[in-house]
Amino acid sequence: MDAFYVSCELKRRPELKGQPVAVSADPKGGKGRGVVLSASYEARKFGLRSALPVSQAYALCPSYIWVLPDFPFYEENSKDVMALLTARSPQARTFSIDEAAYPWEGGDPAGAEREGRELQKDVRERFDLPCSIGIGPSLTVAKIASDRAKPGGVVVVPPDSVRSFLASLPTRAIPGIGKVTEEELARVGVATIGQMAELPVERLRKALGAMAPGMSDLARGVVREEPWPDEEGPRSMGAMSTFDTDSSDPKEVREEVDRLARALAESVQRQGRRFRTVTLRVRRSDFQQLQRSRTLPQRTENTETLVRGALQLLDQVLSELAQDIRTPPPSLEEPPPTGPPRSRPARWGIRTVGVSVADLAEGSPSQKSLDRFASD
DNA sequence: TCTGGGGTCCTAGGACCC
DNA sequence: TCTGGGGTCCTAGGACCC
Repeated sequence: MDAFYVSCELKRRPELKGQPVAVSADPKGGKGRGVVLSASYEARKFGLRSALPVSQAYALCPSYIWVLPDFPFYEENSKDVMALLTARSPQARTFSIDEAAYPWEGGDPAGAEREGRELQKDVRERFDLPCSIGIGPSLTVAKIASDRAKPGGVVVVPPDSVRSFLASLPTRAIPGIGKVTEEELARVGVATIGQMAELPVERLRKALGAMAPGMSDLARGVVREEPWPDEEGPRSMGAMSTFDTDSSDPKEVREEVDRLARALAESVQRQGRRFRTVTLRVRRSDFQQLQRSRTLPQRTENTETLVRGALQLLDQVLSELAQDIRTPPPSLEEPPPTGPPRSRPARWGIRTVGVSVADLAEGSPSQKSLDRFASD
């Protein structure tokens, strides 16, 4: 989907069409905290894009129209579009809220393009939403093609054109290659996918690790057989939140973790799932992230187990943060303590806390009967 | 210049087992 | 007194995606 969140908003606020609109946090005159989630193509002309801090968005375009996100609404729209795809193929799969695919059985590229245009028109007419379509011999090629098709296009890459289609693109165009890996590749002289195709796999391994063989094949246009993904439930679920101002108050942080853990337990239960691993994440003011996790002997869906687990992990992290205070960096001269310090001013600050659960499985009927058994 | 909230997958080390 | 080679599981961190 193209600029998906913004496109959903424009559906219900058509008067904003053609304007620089972004779904984002409140920029608060340049002092807001948070990022742009989705920017209209008009807003992109000013440099707005997703993940851009709102303070910078405001600096680039003070008059941009911001709309707070409404995820349930985007979820509804996503499901509508998905239903359309499923009607075309039972093998249709979603990969995120704004991406989906179904298998292309190969054959005539011109016919594929016609089918793509038809689908695109269908989505626009029924749901008033723009999308781009990529068609190719593997999911990865199709995804890269759809990126090149944006906005509003259809790009078909026949199997025998994969290598030439990719050759001139930057390595970053491959999903899975981000800023860091792009730099690693640049260090061995690889900037484009064409250059990647020229390098022996063993030299690529240094920059790409386990990804090297797959990426090398892709770059050389070798299409691997890949099993069509199964429909599976999520592997983990979580909830996180960022304080309006960084907190160094253990009580405030504990309350937030407690709240998140309860909300998470509820959504895990709503989905009929059970978990075995609890993870607590803390982002410090300096953006360094700490993560502590614990695996339980058995899966459970119990709220109190999740809450207790998260709070214990938090206590661990808090005491580690306190340790950091007691052993300060080779410091500026510390004023000698005069008398017993009543409350030592905290030197740490917490920006974000998050709780998540993993090792998920469906709550099995047999387990439920065991529970009943146990409570008898 | 300042960086949200939801996820997936990979790496590396250590405990533990045979 | 010094100890191989194989495996699994758990934990922490990090890159990446939308």
